[in-house]
Amino acid sequence: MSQGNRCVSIQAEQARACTVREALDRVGGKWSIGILIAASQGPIRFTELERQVEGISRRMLTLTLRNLERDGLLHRHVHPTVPPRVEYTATPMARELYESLVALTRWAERHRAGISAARAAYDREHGAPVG
Amino acid sequence: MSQGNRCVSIQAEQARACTVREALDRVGGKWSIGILIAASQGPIRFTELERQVEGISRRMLTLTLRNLERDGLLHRHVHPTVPPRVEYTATPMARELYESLVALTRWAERHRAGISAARAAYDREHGAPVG
DNA sequence: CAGTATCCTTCGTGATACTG
DNA sequence: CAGTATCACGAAGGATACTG
Repeated sequence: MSQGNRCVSIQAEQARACTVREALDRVGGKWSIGILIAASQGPIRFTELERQVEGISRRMLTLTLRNLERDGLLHRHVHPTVPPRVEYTATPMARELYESLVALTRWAERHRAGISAARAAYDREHGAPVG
Repeated sequence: MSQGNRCVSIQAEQARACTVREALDRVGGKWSIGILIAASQGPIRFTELERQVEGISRRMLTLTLRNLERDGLLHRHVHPTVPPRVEYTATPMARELYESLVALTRWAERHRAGISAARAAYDREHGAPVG
């Protein structure tokens, strides 16, 4: 949810880094991905999200929803009923993003073990956390 | 650089979200991508990184390097000379990650305009920042 | 139901001085 | 050169009471 990546006055290769950051800044928050995935299955209501995205607080759900809506990744539809009924849906842009995230997912799956091993090795050689 | 995504006790679809987060947590920091890309070109020294990754402080460079090394994304080679000479190289695992990030990059390029438009529209309808 | 408003804590980051 | 140590600050995130 951080801003401030304006991508100015950097040379060649770091420009690419900046473009990647642009994309990551849209999903870098602690809850964005979970919400996006839940909303990609079809329209979903506020309270349903609160249940499906485990551990999220009401405040963070609202904030993250607003940001995703602002970036055009979620569409918010308010039914004028009482009690209110609000449904969130992933936009086509968000669905494309999700496709792109699959590549990342596969990377994580491939290297889950390797990373754990690397961490364990590192923590053994240097000071382990709490030790 | 945040931890705390243990991926436990969540149902079906949110498990996928968690896997994505696993990957993103490795590159979610403000500087990780820039460093990774610089180090993917070949061995690079501390001071060179400090120059190439614009705006980074000495402290954050050290911290980010340590984390990337710990996760097995960077290899650190110390030449036993005086003055010291330390070179960082992206591991094969990191190179694969970079490939995966290209999908994200293309998404960002495709939708850069769309996102700006969405933001402008949102800020116009609701309260714009400073207004 | 779908949020706001408020308060509080922790984390990430920056600036800078010091060192093997 | 390649770091470490300290201090400080703002933003991200959490808990929860209140409301149209």
